[in-house]
Amino acid sequence: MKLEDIAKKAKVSRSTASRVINNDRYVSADARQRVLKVIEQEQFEPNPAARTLVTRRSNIIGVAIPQTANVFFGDNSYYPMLLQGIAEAVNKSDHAMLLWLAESHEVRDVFAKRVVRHRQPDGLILTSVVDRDPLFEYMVKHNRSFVMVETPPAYADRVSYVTIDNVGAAAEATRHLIQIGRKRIAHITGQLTIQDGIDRLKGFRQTVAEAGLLYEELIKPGMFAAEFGYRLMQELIPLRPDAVFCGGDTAAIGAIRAIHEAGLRVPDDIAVVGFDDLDVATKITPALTTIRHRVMDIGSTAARLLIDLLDGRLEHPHHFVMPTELVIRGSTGGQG
Amino acid sequence: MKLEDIAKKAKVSRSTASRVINNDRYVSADARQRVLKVIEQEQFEPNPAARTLVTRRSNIIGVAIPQTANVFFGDNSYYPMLLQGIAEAVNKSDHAMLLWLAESHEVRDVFAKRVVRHRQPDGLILTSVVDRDPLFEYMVKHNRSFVMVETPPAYADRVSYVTIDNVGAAAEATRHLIQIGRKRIAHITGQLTIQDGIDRLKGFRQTVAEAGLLYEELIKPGMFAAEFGYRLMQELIPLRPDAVFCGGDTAAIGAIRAIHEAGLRVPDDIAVVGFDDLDVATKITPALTTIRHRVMDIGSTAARLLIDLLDGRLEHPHHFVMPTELVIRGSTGGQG
DNA sequence: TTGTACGCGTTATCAC
DNA sequence: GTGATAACGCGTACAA
Repeated sequence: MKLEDIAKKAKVSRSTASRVINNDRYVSADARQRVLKVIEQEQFEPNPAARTLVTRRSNIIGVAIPQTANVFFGDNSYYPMLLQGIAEAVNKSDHAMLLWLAESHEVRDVFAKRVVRHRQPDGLILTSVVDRDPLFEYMVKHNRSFVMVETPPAYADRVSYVTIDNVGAAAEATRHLIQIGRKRIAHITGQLTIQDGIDRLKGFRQTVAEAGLLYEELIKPGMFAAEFGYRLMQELIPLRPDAVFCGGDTAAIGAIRAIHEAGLRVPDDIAVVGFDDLDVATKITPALTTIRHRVMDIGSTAARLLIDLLDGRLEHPHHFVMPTELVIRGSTGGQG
Repeated sequence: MKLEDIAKKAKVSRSTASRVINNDRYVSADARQRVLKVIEQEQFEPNPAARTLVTRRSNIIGVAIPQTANVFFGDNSYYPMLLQGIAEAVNKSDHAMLLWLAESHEVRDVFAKRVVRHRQPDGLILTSVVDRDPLFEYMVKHNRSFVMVETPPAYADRVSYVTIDNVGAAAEATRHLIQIGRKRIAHITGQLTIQDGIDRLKGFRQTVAEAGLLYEELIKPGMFAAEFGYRLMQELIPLRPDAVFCGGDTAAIGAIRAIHEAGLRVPDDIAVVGFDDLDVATKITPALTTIRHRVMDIGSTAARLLIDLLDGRLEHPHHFVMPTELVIRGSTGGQG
């Protein structure tokens, strides 16, 4: 069944049938009626390839996730939530989502090449972009449409992105630790090749510095994974911190395990704050004080942004800063 | 840059250029050389839409995940692992993956319609198919290419799928509980609208029946989610079971929580066995005895199967049964 | 308001 | 081996 057949059955030309489908104004009510009826009874859907060929739009947006080990699966629900958010926006605007996942330990170059080569999607949502990321560099250089879900590591002024105020949120978390009277506050950072990690460190450092509590030896460069939290906390314990702010919840979980194994108590001996408010934050004992941000909203905002950009409804570059919120729980002496 | 331009630069006709790209035998070494060189220096990629239009193949496979709440994200890494497996197979055969996620509480009908309407993918991978699933019914009825990652709820003889031996694995888990001397073995089932849940119940029931230990009141219909494990275990405790086999690890986690809250010990008072060997299985205390199956392998096998089916390399219908393994841990008195 | 005719970038089918 | 040329199914400028 093709458009031609629909037109024939509705006794109009193919052009008119096409106009009906594309909501063109210049169609008589009568003709429109007839065409719609035939479309309905034939369950007709236009061939997307033919359509793409002429309109140069596939209505597909791509999502690239370049690092999956320990992040995509494992104890971290960040990407699933992000995808869920993207899916909602994508559905709403009648698009589809093409998903690119890096293989377990694929080098970024190979992954980038694969994503770039396929030219199906109209635009891309980029996640976990690192400094000198080949995929990112390529997209910028070739002027291809994309948005990011974090602050970009470079070219921030000519890239569109959705992010949260990492510096501010980290500062808020740190202030909270200061307010409950902690004096030796450690920081296990997130990945410092990703802007999120860098900004959180910045917010932390500023805040402790202002309070006269900056101790460089209490800052440990880590990653968004439980093992790092665990191992780095073990290194920190001999330095006698009374609080630790972790760049991510999973790292915080690892840190708490290390603290408990050392025979210390949370929060009495060491208070712990995480970041992200993942599901696990409430599943451990004590429940984790953390920074909440709605990952799903970030995803749907990013998708909407990309589509608006593609449709010319929004100017490029465009930035969104999504709100965060400090959630106080047992790990810093709150309830739960 | 289109094929025409490449041909011109290489001083051949468009046909010959096309032949080179599609590895046609009838091209002189000389011509091939020239074309390849131009393609290389121009970084040329054929327009996928044009190609799809004529070949009727998009080299895209779709993945439909109709239930996301409490499953896609949350404490369950099943889908992410599945996607990762699919991605690997899809990459290897130079395809792409289109992901369809249901909205939070979207009814199956709406979701099915959305997935079916878009005709981009050549075939679909269906997950979490329930009895009378509209998407499933549609695919079967309209003879569209798809494979499932569980045993289908119907038409098993004319549907291609990848699954595990749920009956056998559940029997093995149950036998293990019997072997360690348990007499009152309960079962919190998985979702009984999904074949996996039904088959696991079947394996359980057969095994306890053979041992003369079947007590219907100890069988609780549940779902693959922690809340269900928790609540149903609370109902079970007054019935004094000395073991419980849960249809999924997350339910088992909930069950353990209920047991602990009742002041009982695992495994001393009640031994617990899960199913799936999710990440969380080793993250709780005591670590969970469970049935392991490589979800990633299921994903990649399913994708490979679908592509082989589409390419005519395999006959439809085709079934794969992937291996499982009982992993004994602390929750039934093993190590850890 | 409607229809004709052309073009989108490929692959497939022919002759040569 | 190679090169015209006809599809593939649709959108749209232009003419009517």
